[in-house]
Amino acid sequence: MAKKPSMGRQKIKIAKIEIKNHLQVTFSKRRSGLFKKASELCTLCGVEISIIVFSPAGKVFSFGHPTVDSIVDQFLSRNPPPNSTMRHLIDAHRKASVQDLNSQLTQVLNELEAGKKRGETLDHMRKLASQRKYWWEKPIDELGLNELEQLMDSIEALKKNVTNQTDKLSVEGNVNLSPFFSANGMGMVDSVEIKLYQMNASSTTHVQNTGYGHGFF
Amino acid sequence: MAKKPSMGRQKIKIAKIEIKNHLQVTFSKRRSGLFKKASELCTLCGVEISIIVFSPAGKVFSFGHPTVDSIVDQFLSRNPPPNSTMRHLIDAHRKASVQDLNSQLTQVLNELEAGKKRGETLDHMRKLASQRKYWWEKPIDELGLNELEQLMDSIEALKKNVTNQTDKLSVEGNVNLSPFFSANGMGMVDSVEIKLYQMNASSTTHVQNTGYGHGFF
DNA sequence: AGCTATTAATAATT
DNA sequence: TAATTATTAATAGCT
Repeated sequence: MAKKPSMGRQKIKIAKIEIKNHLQVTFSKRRSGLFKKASELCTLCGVEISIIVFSPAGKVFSFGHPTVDSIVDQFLSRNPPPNSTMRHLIDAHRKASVQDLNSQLTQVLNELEAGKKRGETLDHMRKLASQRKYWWEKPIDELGLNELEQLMDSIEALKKNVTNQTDKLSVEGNVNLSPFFSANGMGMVDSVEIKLYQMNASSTTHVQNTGYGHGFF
Repeated sequence: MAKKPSMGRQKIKIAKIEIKNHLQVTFSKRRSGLFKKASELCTLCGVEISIIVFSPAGKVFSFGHPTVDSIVDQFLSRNPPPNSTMRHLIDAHRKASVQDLNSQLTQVLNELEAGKKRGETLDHMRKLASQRKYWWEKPIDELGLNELEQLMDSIEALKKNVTNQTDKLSVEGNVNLSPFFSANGMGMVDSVEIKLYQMNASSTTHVQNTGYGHGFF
């Protein structure tokens, strides 16, 4: 009998794959292909790479050499999200939109956290704080980590005080300068599976699959 | 005359390329190849991807769909970096009720307004301001008008600065604020070239090259 | 930056 | 999912 030869690879259009099953397979194959390319680029050129992939269902796959976190940290410190965080903060200020500001502040806090992780200690911050003058008079693009943390701290402290003393204050009228407090909360943490991606020697490259079970999405 | 036929692609070992010039070319080619693969994966499977590449000299190349920042944000919120202090602040911030806080702050600000009308001068406030340390740590019922005015002034000043910066931004087109959070304090920002990577339709995918001049590194 | 000869990736199929 | 294979896509070596 004549074997039915595979018709081999076929040219495809680069457009959203609709057949679900097909999509799954393609995603899996191409994702690993992408990670492989990345790892090759790492070893060939000695560069540091981080890849984060979110599947439609929100599962996370990541590749990092030496580590996703280290590279993200560098990126954040080097590229203070001008387009998203800062830009939106500014726009929000202009529009005086409380909701926008709140969500942006949340992002700022996230960035702050990343910055702290880089090694700033609270004590050190306090020292610097005691020396400050009118740092808020500086152009915003000269504000550094410490200044921002001071601002956040002062706001947080005030917030707590305000919260504790609500009853004692009398209510009247409304002013439009209360944008620095928010109320969106979410973000559960999933389980994390860590596998070492195949690379030469013993360099430290991480491939993470943050998801559950076996589904691709 | 017989043309000299290219010897075509040759198999290479995946190991650090030593010839500098060669390395440069390979890096450039493979980097764009990697980004292309990523963009294809985006459209084919409808996933979100972020790639950050640091060259040995520290130059940054990034790919993001829809945006590096958005994906990094998601990643950070999913993989919370370990820092208790900051974490608590953030949690508190997230749990807070907007309406509660807003009304509370409004109250405080109303008191402020009333106090101002009663005749406190800005100059006097400034004097006190130069002496203050951690006044925000005091219970709120111990906060005087001066302290409250200081807070409001600082917020107003920040607001103005932000607003002023906005104009510059819209003029310059390519936004690139200097480090919002800089680890080493230095770190003026380089020029940023933002190009839309070739993708179907008008989806928002960004390829950034944060570097200077033409050097690949 | 362009050009091929090859290698590497992968779409269809088992 | 894991192979196999026929093709397409990427790219190493040169100009």
